Amino acid sequence: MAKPQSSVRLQDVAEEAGVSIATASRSLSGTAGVSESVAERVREVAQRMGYVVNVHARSLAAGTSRSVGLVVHEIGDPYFAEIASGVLRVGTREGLTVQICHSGRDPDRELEQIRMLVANRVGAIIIAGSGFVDPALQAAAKRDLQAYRDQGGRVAVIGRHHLGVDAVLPENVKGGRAIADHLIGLGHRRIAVATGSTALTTIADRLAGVEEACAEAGISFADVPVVVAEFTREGGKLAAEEILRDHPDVTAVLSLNDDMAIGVLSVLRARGVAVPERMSVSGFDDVAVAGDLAPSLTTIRLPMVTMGELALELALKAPGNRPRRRSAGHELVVRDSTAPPPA
Amino acid sequence: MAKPQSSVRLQDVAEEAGVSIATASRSLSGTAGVSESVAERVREVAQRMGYVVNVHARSLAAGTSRSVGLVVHEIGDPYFAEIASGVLRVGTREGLTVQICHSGRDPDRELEQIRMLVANRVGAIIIAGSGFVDPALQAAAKRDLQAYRDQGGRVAVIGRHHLGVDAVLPENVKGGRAIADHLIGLGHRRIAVATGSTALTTIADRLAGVEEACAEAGISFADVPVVVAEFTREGGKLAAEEILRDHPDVTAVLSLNDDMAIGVLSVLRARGVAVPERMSVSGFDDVAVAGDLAPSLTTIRLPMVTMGELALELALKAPGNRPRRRSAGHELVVRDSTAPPPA
DNA sequence: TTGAAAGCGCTAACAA
DNA sequence: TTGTTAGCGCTTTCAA
Repeated sequence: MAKPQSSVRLQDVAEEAGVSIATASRSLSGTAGVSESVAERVREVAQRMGYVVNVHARSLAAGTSRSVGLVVHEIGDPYFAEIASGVLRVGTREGLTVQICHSGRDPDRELEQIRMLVANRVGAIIIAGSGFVDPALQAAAKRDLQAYRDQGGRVAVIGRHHLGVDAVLPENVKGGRAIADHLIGLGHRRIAVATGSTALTTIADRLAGVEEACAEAGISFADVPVVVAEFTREGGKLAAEEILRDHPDVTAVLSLNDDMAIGVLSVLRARGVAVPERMSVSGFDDVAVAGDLAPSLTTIRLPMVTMGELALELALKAPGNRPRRRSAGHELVVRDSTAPPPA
Repeated sequence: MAKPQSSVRLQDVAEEAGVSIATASRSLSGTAGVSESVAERVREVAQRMGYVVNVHARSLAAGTSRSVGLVVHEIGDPYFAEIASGVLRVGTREGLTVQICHSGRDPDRELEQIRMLVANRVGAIIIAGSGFVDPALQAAAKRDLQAYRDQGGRVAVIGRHHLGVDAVLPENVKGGRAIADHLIGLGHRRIAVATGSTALTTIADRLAGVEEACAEAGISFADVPVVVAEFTREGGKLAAEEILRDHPDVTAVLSLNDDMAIGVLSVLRARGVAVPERMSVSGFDDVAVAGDLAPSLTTIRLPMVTMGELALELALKAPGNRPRRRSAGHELVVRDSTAPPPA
C-alpha cells in the first residue's frame, strides 16, 4: 500500500530552522532541555513546512509506541461497540492510537489477531471478547501474551479468561442470579433459558448464576429448559420458537443477552403471545436500545462503556506482581417485559 | 508505554538458521529468489524461536505499511459500528491493521485524528463521518489529506464531503424523497420532520429529498415543521415532545435517522399516542434493531456494512485521475410504524 | 541463489 | 543549552 514518498523529515525542519536534528527532535517531542525561544521557532518552522513525525521511525528509535490494540468478537455488535467506545475515549484522552480487530468468537482468529498486534508493537492489548471455558483453546494465546508481557507489553481482558492477566470482570454470575431471582420473585416457576454457546465463560457464568438462584428457590435446574442457539437476535428467534413448541407451560424466557431477548420478543409478538401478561421476557447487558423496545426490556445493566475505559486504564497502569481484577458492577433494571405469571 | 526489550530479531533467526539476514528476510516475507529448502528451514527456525516481525522497522525500511485508518463520529453509534464492521471485514481479508478514531462530529477533532493517522503512515484513510455543508470547516483537513495523497496515501470518504476524493455515497437525497413519498402516498399532509443539525451534509441531503417530495406533492415545505435536536435517541424524544406540543395536527413524524425515531416512538408510547393509528413514524438507516421494535419501524435501508466494505476497497484500488463515486443504494422498508392518517 | 552493506527517520546517550 | 553520532530492526540494491 501507500508508498509515502519523501515527505518533510526532521532533518529538513532542523536545517530550515538552523539547528541540529537533536534540538529539533527535542523541540517537537517536548523533551526538556531546549530554550523556549528555539523550541518555539522550530515548532513554527515544522508547522509551516507541514512536518508530520514518522511514528514508525520514532517507535523504532525509542523502542516504545503510543498505540494499543483491542480485540472484539464483532464490532457491529452493540455490546462490543460500546466497549470500544469506552476504550477509544480513554485512548484519545491519552493520545493513543487504537487498533481494533475481529476475533469472531474463534480462538484461532483471536490468536492471529494477537500476533498481528504484537508485530505492530502496540503498547497494550485489550481482549474484550469472552474467554472460553476450555483453557486449552486459549493456551497458544496465553503463551504469546506471556512472551509479549515479558517484553514489556501490557495486557488486560474483559471477562473471565484463563490468561493470567489483569481483568475487568462483568458481574455475570451475580447478574444471572439477580435476573433469575427477579423472575422467581414474581412467581415464575417454569422458566426457560435462551442462550448462546456455553463454551464461552461469559455465558457459562451467567448460566451458573441462574442455576444458583433456581437451587435456592428449590427449582430443579435439570427441569429448566436451556435452549442453545446463536448468541444473536436470530438465535433468539429460533430459541423462542423452540420454547413455544416444546415447552408450552413456560411463563418466562430468561435470555442471556439483550440481543437474543429482542429476537424472542419479536417472535412472541408475531405469535400473538402477550408480553408480559402471558410470558415474561428478560435480557442481559442493557444495550442502549433495551429501554426503548416495546415492551421495554427488563434486563441486567452492565456498564459496557465504563468496562472499556477501565480495561484500558488497567492496562496502562504499571503492572503489579499479580493479576489485578476490577469488578464492573451490575444493576437489575426492571422495565415492562416482566410481570407475575398468568394466574 | 511498552518498552519491548530485545525480543527475537531477524538477525537472531538468520544466525540460528545459518543464513544471512537478507536471506532470512526474503524467506519470511515471501520474496522470490530463495531456494525453497532454505526458505522452509528459515521459516521453521523463526517459528520455533517465536519470531515476530517488527512492523515499525519493516515500515521504515520498506516505506510502506499494512494498515489503514477509519474516522467515525462515534463507534458506539450503531450506524458507525456497522460501517466499521464492513471496513474491518475487508481489512482482515487483506491482512491490514485497522486503526479507528473518534471525531465526535467536530471538525477540529477530525483534523487532529487525520494528522495522527498520517503520522502513523497508514496506507489509507477512510472518513466515515458526515461531511459539513460549509466547506470551510474541512478546509484544513482537505489540505492535509491532499498532502497525504501526494505522498501516496489513499483516501476514501463515506458521504458527501468537499474533500475531492473517492467517495461512497449513501443515497440520502433519494432516500429522503422515498420515505417522504411513502408518507404522502399514505395520505399524510401534515408531516413533521425530526432531525439533527442541518450543518451536516448527510442531514441536509436527506432533508432536501424530503423537500423535493413535498414540492412535487404540492405541500409547501415552509409549512412543514422541521424540529432540530441532537441526532440521537434523546434528541428524538425532545423533538417528539415539541411536535406534540406545538403541532398537534401533525399525523406523521419523519425522523431523519432511526435513532431519533426510536426516541420519538418512546415518547409517543409514553403519551399514549397510538402508532401508526393516530401517528405514523418513520426512520432512516435501518439499523439492526429497527425491525424488532414495536411497532417495527418503517425506514430507509442503507447498506452500512457494505458501505464500509466498498469504502476500503475503493481506497485500496489504484488511484484514478478523478475522484470516483460509488452509489451505495437504498431501499424503502415498509413495516408497522406507518399507515394512513386517521380519517 | 546468496550475502554485504547502505540506509529508512528518528531518539537518546554522550560530549561539548 | 546544543550538537554529534550510534543505533532501533528491517528491506533492498548491488555484487558475488
